[in-house]
Amino acid sequence: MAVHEHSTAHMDCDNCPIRHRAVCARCESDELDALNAIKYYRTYDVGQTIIWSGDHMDFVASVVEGIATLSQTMEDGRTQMVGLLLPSDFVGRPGRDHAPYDVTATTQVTMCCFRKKAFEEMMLRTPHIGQRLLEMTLDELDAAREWMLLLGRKTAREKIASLLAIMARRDASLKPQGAAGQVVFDLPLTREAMADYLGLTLETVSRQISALRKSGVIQLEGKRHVVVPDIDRLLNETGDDADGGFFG
Amino acid sequence: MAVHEHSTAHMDCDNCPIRHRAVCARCESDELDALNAIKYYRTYDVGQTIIWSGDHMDFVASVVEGIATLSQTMEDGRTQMVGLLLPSDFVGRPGRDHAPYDVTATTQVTMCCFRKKAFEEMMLRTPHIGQRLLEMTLDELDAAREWMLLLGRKTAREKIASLLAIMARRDASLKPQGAAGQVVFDLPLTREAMADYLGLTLETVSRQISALRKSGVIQLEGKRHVVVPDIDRLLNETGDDADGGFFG
DNA sequence: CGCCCAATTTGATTTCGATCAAGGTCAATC
DNA sequence: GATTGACCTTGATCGAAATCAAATTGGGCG
Repeated sequence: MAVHEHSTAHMDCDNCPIRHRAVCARCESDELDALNAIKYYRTYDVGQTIIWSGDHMDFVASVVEGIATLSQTMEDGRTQMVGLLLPSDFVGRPGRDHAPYDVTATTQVTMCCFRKKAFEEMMLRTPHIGQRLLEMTLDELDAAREWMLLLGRKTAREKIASLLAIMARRDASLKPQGAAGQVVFDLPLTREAMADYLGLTLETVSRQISALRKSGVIQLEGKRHVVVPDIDRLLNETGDDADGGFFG
Repeated sequence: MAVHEHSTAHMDCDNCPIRHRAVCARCESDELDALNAIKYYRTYDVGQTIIWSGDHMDFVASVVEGIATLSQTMEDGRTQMVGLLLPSDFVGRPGRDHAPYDVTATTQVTMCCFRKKAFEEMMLRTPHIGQRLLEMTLDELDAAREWMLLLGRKTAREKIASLLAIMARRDASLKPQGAAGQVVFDLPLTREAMADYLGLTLETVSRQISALRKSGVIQLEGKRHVVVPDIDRLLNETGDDADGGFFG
């Protein structure tokens, strides 16, 4: 029975890293049952704010489907995106009860939520979960630092190319691509959201995308559908080390 | 005897968060002995590179004394600082064996190092350590995100004011200050290092510091010694929310 | 279908910070 | 006490991105 419950539970939350990777993977069904008992799902519409900065947060959550952003806004309205949440990413911090950032749904988003108190108790009993969370947090920190290099030192063109490369990489790992070196994907962000990601204005984003199109590095179909005929040409525009093994 | 050993060990590594906060605080001397058995100290001179990006790393470490920086450099030499390590900060990542960033000593630095393999085994046996590390990593992630807002959206003047406020805050928490609202400290960074922190050139850093001096927000004695006569005036220049409780 | 509105593109101009180029300061060393 | 060299300041100019201001596109809806 334990095995059967296990595989059922597996289906309904495929992307939840807490259960799926740290617990499920080891088939420890007691833990799984405990997690199932304290979790619930919520869905948010495009553009909906999931959490306001400063809000009391009594849950932690994991993105099951869709894309959400973390962002910070200054009094005068300047905003900077500081996190991009993709399926399997985790939000919320055990041991802190007010949200430090706005969390907004960029597409329709489904979250797998755990009541914070119960989750914290769970963590104490189950070292796997804490370890998995540490690993994920360290990955996020590495990503944040890469992002800092982009914000502080890259040109507008390099910023755009880097963002496109990130999107391309993500999608390339999901679906096998056609011709060698070709990658096709849809931008999940508006020009304004891209600007907030990159520390630019939306006009500059638009101009640089046009420039990359004109120089043949990318092709656009509509506003959001991107064809990258030769991924290496795009990578050459990012300013990053040429011989990265991302698409190798 | 256990008590005596405890307090001795306490003395020689006051700032090590792993032992001091996570283990020592609970007076669990078995754990303490185990940590003592796998640790060693190293000292680095001003300007010395502690770790090169890409190096094999067989240790993790904690800063005992001094200031070190994490930074990333692009092929053409553009450099962005991505971390500032102060006493009690941790470097290195369990489960990864190549360093992702350059680590450089900005002042003379003493590190308390633990052999990575032994440290990892220790973590498995001692949940406190992993929990403490998670907490520290989450704090670093928050700091990185604050820093992203600075890099992406603040003006040069706001960037300088923010950096000065960070330094002032750090020093104000160490020593009690004289007149109400007055803070005095020494800059531990060269103009170039400040520029790398802020995503500016050193000339812009110099000009903006001069501008803050001319407008009376700060006073300089020599190049590095800073007097902030009214901390609120400095905070008003940072662009951050006015009513932060840092110095309250 | 045609209207509407948000998203995007494009153009003209300005501005902030980068770049290039001298000087200045100060502590260490001969 | 002159010389050196690292660090810092200041000035002049340039240029990339911001800002201000219209168009244009295209999907959704009455």
